[in-house]
Amino acid sequence: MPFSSETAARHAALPPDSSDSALLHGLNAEQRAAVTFSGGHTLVLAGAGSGKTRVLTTRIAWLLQTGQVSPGGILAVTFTNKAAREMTTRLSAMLPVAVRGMWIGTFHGLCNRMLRAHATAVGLPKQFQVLDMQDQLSAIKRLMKQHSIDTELFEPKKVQYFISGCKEEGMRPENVPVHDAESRTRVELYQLYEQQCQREGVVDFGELMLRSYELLRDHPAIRQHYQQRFRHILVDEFQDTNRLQYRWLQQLAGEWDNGQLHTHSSVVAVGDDDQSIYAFRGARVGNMADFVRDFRVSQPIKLEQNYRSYSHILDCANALIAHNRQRLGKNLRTDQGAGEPVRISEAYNDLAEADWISDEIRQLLRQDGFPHQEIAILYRSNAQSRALEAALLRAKLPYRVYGGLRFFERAEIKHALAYLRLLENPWDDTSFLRIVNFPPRGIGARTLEQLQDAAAQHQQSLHEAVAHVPGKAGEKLRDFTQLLQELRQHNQDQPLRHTITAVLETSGLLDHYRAEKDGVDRVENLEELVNAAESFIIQEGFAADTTTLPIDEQGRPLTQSPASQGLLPDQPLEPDAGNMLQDMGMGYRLDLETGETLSPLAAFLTHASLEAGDNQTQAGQQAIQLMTVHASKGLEFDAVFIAGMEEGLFPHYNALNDQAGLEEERRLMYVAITRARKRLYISLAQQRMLNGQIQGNQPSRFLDELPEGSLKWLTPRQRPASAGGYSASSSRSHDKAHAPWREAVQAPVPVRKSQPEESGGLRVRQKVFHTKFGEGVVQAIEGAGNDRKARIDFGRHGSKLLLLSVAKLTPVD
DNA sequence: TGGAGGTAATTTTTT
DNA sequence: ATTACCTCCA
Repeated sequence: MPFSSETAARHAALPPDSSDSALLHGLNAEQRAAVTFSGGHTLVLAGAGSGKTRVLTTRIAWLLQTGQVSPGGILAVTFTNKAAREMTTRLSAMLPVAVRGMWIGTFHGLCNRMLRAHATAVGLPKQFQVLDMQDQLSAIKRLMKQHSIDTELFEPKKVQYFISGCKEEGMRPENVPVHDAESRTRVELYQLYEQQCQREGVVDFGELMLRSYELLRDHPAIRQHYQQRFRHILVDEFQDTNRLQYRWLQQLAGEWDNGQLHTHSSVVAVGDDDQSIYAFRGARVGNMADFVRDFRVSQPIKLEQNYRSYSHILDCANALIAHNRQRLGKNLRTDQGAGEPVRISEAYNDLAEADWISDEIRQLLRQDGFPHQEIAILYRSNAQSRALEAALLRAKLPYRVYGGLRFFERAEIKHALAYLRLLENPWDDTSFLRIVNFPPRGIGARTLEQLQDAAAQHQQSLHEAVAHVPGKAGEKLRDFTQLLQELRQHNQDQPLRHTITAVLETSGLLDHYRAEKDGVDRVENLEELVNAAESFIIQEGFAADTTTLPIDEQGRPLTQSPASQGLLPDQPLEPDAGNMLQDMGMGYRLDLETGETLSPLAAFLTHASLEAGDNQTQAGQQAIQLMTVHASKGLEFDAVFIAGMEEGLFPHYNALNDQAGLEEERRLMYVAITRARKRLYISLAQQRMLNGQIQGNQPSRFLDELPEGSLKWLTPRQRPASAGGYSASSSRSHDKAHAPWREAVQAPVPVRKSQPEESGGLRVRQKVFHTKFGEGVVQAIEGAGNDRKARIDFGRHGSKLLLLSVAKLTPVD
């Protein structure tokens, strides 16, 4: 009955005259084109600072406002929870009505949601749990141990990487090509791992994606249900999608026949190939070109107007990125003035560099009145933060470093979660092993070996196998399972807050940390866990438990199987508070097929895996922001410092060899530059401490790719490395006398010169030939006299430290 | 069982 | 320089 009004609704609300909507005010022509695009699919090439998020959210609001789609017909995919949250927040600020029924989330979050709804169809238990990377690794280690696989030959980390890689390529074990004994073992491991996960009722991140893809691929009815439901699909950061994610989108977009897409839906992919910096973890920029071809995009929309930076900064970005060959092509422009030129400073070493930065920051704060949190220091690798932090500390400047452990990754939190998981799912052996002896209860390695043997022998989970362990050891194990059993029983249908509190107390976790001398923080974190659970419950609408009836995504009773449902009719949206809260949820509550609701605990545990929490809550607002360039993507600051502009650091050694790697480094630099609104500073050091060794570095080639007219060198400019044979000594001694590093408080650095010219014919980055290892590239030279060594990367043979007085090396070229 | 001491590795990272 | 991880011993 309710389904017939749908067509009427869509015809009634005609795409109106685009000019009269308040939503479109203040948008430029390109943005407007992207927002109001209709008729098929398009790719939006959104340059840095071009208002991408605004376009995405405005488009959704526009589609809804003009009645082209009901909330249930929207699917918006992002990569990070942060981005998804931002989209949701902005959208609800834009729309007078609640955003109920829309699917906005990360790829993995949405896959999770889909798998929950079709748990039976994909062969997963309803309360399946999600492994994060830590869990996955320990599961793999356990598996390898059980099968006595040499962890020297097969490093667990690499096995993990291999398995994740396979899944990202959409390959099950049977699809992975086998060449030799080694690859066969790896595939067998993959297979065993899958069996183990299935047995334990857990899935890893890759599995969420892959299984969700297979669900769509193998179940036409379900696939078509979603195809009909999601009339408008929007994808953020499209340049970061991997192969599997692309195929997942293809399944949702419509039916494919001979490479031809048949669909009524519209896909808008938004991305920037120049900001593709995640190839190393499987991102395929090529998906952009594929999208244009497969989805018949006639004319990608380019957002080239930048609203962020002054033009000197933008000129640098444009000039730099123009050196890349693999580009779709795009040039940012701005209406803002030229601004200050980009300042570049070369220091004697990393400590002097850090001091220079903190001096400049002091000026920015005092003279220019920049707020602390509007100043960022970006670097290529985390190791660089040490010297910077030390300098800021000395200068008494408050700072905040991004990228430490996140809340749900902290050991004490993982321990507490492991208890909770075992309440929900006793077969979860990873969690079992994590806490069986934590806090210590006298269950040692010996006992656990016995237990694991028994489990293997009886084909049982650890908690079942406890029954087979004899003697005192067995009793201790049974005490442990007894403890869990009691917790489980006493907390049946209790509010989550109670359950967690009970677990923390009864398990002895709290007591354990209370007794520890440095346990205060951990106790606080555990208490915070209770709060986190509480706000999750409210957010997801578990608190206002209005219904346990099977309902669909829009809150209506579910009377038909999903397959038979079409797009649901528009429904007046009541903007009451209770619904608003539910609207924000990720739909943890129901199984579409059975109508069963997921327990709040199981939902919370999934949430904990899927969203590891903020990188850091501390430090307040008044702090300088320190982070890697990768972490800075998507952010912007009034003033940005890019530290360590040296060959080998930025671009990084490991990328110097191949063109693709170098281009990714260049894109990384492009991202760094485009973070800055008003001021940009770039610094480099002639020497720096790296891995406990002092290393000499040359200025980065990227410096030569910036336009002179937009730069202001604060220290004498070195002759470009590419011009060959630069005179190190003259400019360096000069530099020494003028650079502001002089007051650096530091032990005099024993300058072991490792200049290219003086290394017995060997230089960093030089190609050499070794009789045994073949061709390699010199990465670093260290030591002196007979002890002189070179670290050389031999590619397939790995990186070796060779004694130059012994090694038979021939320079190549 | 747990602490001490030795060894090897150290780009970037979200879900 | 730092740190994670592992072996060995009390």
